[in-house]
Amino acid sequence: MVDRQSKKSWLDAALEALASGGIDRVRVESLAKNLGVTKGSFYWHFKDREQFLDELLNFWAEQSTQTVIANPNYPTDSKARVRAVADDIVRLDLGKMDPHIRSWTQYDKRRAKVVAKMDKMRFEFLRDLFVAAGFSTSGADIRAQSLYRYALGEQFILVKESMSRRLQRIQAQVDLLLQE
Amino acid sequence: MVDRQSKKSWLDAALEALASGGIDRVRVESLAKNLGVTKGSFYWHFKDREQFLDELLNFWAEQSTQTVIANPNYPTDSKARVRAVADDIVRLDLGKMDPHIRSWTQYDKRRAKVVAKMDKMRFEFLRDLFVAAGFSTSGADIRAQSLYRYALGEQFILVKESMSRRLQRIQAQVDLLLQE
DNA sequence: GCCTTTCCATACGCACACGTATGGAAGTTA
DNA sequence: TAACTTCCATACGTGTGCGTATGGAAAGGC
Repeated sequence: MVDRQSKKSWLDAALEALASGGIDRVRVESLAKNLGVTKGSFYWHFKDREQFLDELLNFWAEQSTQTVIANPNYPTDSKARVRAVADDIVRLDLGKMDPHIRSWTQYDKRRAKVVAKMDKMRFEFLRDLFVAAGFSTSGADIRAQSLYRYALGEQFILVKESMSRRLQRIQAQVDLLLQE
Repeated sequence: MVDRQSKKSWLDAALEALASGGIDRVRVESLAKNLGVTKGSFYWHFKDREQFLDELLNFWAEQSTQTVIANPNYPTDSKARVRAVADDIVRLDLGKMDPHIRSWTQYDKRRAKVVAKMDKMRFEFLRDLFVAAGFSTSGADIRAQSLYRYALGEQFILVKESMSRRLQRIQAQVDLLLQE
């Protein structure tokens, strides 16, 4: 009980560090300083940094899954639902952690599998939206892949635009995907 | 006759290291080992690692620019040219370095500007293709942004597919963008 | 009130990597 | 050939970050 809480506080701190500067800023002693403890605590809760990073990745995956898919109140109209999801992707900055996660895990086959699983889940979520919108399996597939790549790419573009413009863009993209 | 190193040989080695494992593997002593020299050479050619990394980023930007835009023999038909470029993006793995570059520079405002400039150049290159294909300024704009995000996202997807499938996908995306 | 468990502090050893100081080899110029 | 430049090796100091060993405080069970 107390155990879990403390573990979680380390993982929360790690996610924050990850978001702010990539995996390279996830350092034991640095996190300890932020938490106001020493690394004595860390090595009581975790075996070593490697195992901690494994838990961090799973922690991110779980949180991510909750956030993306478990959103309750989307429109009932299937096409409007696609638009609402696309809107959320940009506005809620879903995937803001993705650049850091991906740059980190890309060189690590074992960890890449976790991310690949996330890709698969998110894709299937999007694909089902398009299926519900009346597209064939292959048509929904293509469109979901396109939208997912668009959303991923959006996070990596370093030419930053206003939120309204970004929303406008992804809606234009959705318009393209929903027509025909 | 000992191998004399040039700035370029260091930068080449650095690019290779960057591609294989991200900026974290671009280490002075590690590169020296690969080159068969000691870091005495490094610190003769470069002031320090920071300045070296600056040069590396510019080096990448120049090479990248050459590769993407200076390709001579694309089809004359404007729509076929869009398809040929899209094909090259996937097949030549243009942007395979991008994940590493972006994960590295995202936390560094000064360096992010270099990447933002690349984004701008590439986008304008794509936009001009769509303009040439007969789209309005805003229509070409939307389509180029979509295609560029798609191409970027493609590099980060960790669910790997066969080359033929990837080519098929981006062509389907181009079909969407070229219609109407 | 004692003892065990839980949790963290302190202190240390170690490895890696940056940067510097200095000497020296190989080639170049005078 | 002597002086000079170019390029690199060697050796060292330093900082940082991982992991471990050990002691101790706090909390709850007996």
